[in-house]
Amino acid sequence: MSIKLTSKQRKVLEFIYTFLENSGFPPSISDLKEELNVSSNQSVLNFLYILEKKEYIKREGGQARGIKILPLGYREIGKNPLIKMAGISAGGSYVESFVNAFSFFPLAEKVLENEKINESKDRVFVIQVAGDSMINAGIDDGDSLLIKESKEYKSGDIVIARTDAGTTVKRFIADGGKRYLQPENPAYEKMIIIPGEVQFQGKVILNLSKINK
Amino acid sequence: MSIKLTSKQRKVLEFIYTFLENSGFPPSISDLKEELNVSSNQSVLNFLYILEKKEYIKREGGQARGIKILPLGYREIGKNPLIKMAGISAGGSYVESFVNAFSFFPLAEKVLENEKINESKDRVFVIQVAGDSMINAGIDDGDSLLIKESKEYKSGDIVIARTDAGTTVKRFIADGGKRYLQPENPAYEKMIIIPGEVQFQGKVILNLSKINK
DNA sequence: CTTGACAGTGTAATAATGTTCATATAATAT
DNA sequence: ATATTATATGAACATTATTACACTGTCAAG
Repeated sequence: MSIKLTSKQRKVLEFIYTFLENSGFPPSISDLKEELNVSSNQSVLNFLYILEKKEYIKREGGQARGIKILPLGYREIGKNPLIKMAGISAGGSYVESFVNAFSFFPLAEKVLENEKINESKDRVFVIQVAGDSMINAGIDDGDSLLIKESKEYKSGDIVIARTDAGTTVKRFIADGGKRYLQPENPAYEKMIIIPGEVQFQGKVILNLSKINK
Repeated sequence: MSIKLTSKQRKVLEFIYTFLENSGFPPSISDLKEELNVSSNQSVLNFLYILEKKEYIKREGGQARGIKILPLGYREIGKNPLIKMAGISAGGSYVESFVNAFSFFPLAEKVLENEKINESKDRVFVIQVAGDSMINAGIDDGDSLLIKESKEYKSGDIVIARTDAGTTVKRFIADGGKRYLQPENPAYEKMIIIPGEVQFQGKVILNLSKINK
């Protein structure tokens, strides 16, 4: 048996990778069956058997979704192993998607100097926004924001705030004794901050989506 | 509801991470049940429900092992998202374990200068050895080796070779027209290289396990 | 002293997932 | 020509995993 992959076998490997990237866990036999447009489990098992024998993947028998991509597998399809990425809703719903740090770090590097970020000292991360509650601040649905954790938050800062209702990006307003989370879209209402019930995760220092355009 | 975690809740989160690290896929309810020493699925579901509500994880309902750790979750337990690591058998069996690149790169950094490795140009990676076929070359069971991909392999190089029988670490010997993979343990026999049936993955440039001692 | 959050038990139903066996066809290599 | 490899099909079966429901107990805060 050749140790090289046929194009179909590679396609299977690539799908496992893609599924893993999108889901955070490997595909089941059924997932693969559907993707490959075959009607029998055995067809899928054949491919998995071959991929395992050739050391592109490793299966954990009997366990649901028990597939790992091995280093050889990652190399074969020219991908890096996965790390995931933060995503939050500007509208207030939950953290949804992920970050691929490999795609993130190269991007950030160019930018870190300008923003005077000390990589080893400052904690920065990227989130992806879902929702339109900040459109008037130039933050659209799907934008990626570079976030920095901070010790103090000043009135006017655009912040990532975590509340019982979810994590959200809003402008922080301190008006005398009152503190608000203020959307930048007239269709949304501001939220009064109840002490102890809101945690600031960091402040927005850059809209990466706007930079890349 | 507070958005902080109790120690037990954190323990669950940590186990999900650990499981993911060891397996490459998330734990099932049963896996968690066993770990937490509870006898009811509902106990586990309670924890998952809370962790999801607090945005440390996200569940994909109805799907086996449908758990993702969210960025907040990683931060809570002070871990990085996972990437995995190569491991191979010196005795000839398959690639088994993984590399955590976060633990690998800091280690390698100290070493790369000495070895004159050009990080952006050279492809290097780490493997973990299983087996004793190279003990007389100072490579023991469990050692981590720094490997570099190369264009040419000279007789005498200790190489990572992939064959139909598996991936293995051996000394490469070219003796006239004959080519061998030579173990460094009299208990093992040398292997004749059949052209086209062996791929060199790289050569051993350092035994990291010996350096750290 | 009641409410709510937290932690737990147990059973049963249902859905999702993986394994095995028995066959088949076309392409490729020897 | 013949054997092997790669790609399929389909059904039966076994196992793993998730969900739902009904209850119990502890503990801290108001």
